[in-house]
Amino acid sequence: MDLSQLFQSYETQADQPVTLEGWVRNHRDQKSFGFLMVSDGTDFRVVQVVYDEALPRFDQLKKIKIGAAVSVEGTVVLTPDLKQPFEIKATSITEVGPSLEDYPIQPKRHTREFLRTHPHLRLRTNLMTAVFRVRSILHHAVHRFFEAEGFIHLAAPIITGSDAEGAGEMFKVTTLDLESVSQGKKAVDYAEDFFAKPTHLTVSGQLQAEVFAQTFKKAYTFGPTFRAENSNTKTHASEFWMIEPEMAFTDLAGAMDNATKFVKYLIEQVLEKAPEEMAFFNQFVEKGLIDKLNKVKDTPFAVLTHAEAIERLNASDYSFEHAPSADEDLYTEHEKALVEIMQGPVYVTAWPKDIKAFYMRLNDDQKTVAAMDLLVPGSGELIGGSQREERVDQLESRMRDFKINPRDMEWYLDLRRYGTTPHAGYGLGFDRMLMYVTGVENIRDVIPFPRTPKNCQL
RNA sequence: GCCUCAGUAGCUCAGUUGGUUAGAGCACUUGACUGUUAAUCAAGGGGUCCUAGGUUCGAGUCCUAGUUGAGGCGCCA
Repeated sequence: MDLSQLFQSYETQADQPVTLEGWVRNHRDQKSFGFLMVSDGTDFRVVQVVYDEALPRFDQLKKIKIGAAVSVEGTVVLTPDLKQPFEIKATSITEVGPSLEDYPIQPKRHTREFLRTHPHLRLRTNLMTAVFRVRSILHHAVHRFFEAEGFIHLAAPIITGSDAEGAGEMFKVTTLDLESVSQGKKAVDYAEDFFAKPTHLTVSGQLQAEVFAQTFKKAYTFGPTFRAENSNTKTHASEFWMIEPEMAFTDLAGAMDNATKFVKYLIEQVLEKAPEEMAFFNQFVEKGLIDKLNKVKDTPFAVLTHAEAIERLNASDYSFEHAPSADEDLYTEHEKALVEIMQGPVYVTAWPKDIKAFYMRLNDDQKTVAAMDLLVPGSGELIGGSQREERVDQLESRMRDFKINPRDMEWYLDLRRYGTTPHAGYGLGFDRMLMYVTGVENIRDVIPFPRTPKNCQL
């Protein structure tokens, strides 16, 4: 029986026989009896198994090591006066797979840094089981939301031939022999490469999602993206997951409405479907987390234009290393101050055109673009989005400003030539969303096998 | 990529102005204990002090380079 089932039905199972399988998290033995704390992964909670000297091979049972896999037969005993509501009085314990005394995960606090050096074993801790169950719940919730909203899902390609995505440094994809290339015997000839052209790992599925949106009206991608930036921060990874919806016949306000509804739905789902895990985060990771999330779920998000945000910052009591400027991007220190001033998530819209991407729609003032960032406490920029430039002349002009050759993206211009529509979309960092709802402050601890500069374990 | 800090037992860390045989808690092993729950108590085993080079009578400690990790900044999701 799965522990998750048992935790739902233990009251009606009193004194009934059960069989459980799982791994030993902790073991306390005394002279004539002992306690095994067993986790089977189907529930955040562990079950206490009691055994005594009446069992066969009692002396062997006392030597079971932490980490061992066991199969337990016993009866359910209700224990309303103890820390746990019930326990298992064992009638038989089989050590399916023994452990060893040098098992690295001890029943004590470990640092996150140490756990990262054991990516294959760190899951067997309370924190990691909680994080990755919530990650899975959140993943399913993403698809449920967009299906209910009438979106079609597309898997954007992971290998891309577009060299104008402009979202950061890219990993090269090649079958060329790097050893001989590095010896400099000849110039690299991409005609000889696998795709007969330079190719890279994707940095965004947005452009492909736009293609789908111009047929299906509402489309989204949800998949891995790759950035070869040498970023060393707790909110950046080289491989991460992103959700990118695109909506035809929709303006920036429509995209923001969708994004707000999406974020609130994800919060609601996590609180509903992972109460044990969320209580754990609330107690041990971020005090007040659940109150914070409930408040975010129930109150509208603030909206400021970039110019208004700069004014607010300059009028505040904060002192900044870089003075906020109407022509410049917000620095991290500005973002942090802004979410404190507004006491929650805040959209910043109408960004200066020169600091944003070429495809963002130029506003009537000719100075700003219809872009939006959603800033949240702790995870920084959770969402970045915009209304896309749908006017072909404007788009070509913007491409030239950004030194992009329009001939390289004829297909993108075609979407404007043949039945263009006002359309908008955004990208939400899935891993950052997970950080936000769990309170875990480092992205390396919410990705199963994180990839960061100089780190690609397992 | 830039700046700062750190690397000592399996883990978390202490180690004074450079000075004898490098310590503690937890973990582990053995023993005690009839209800523990990060159990407790007693004893025991366990060290390439990140690597290489240098200064010195003497280096865990000082210097140089490298390496790994963390934090901050930049880039962004």
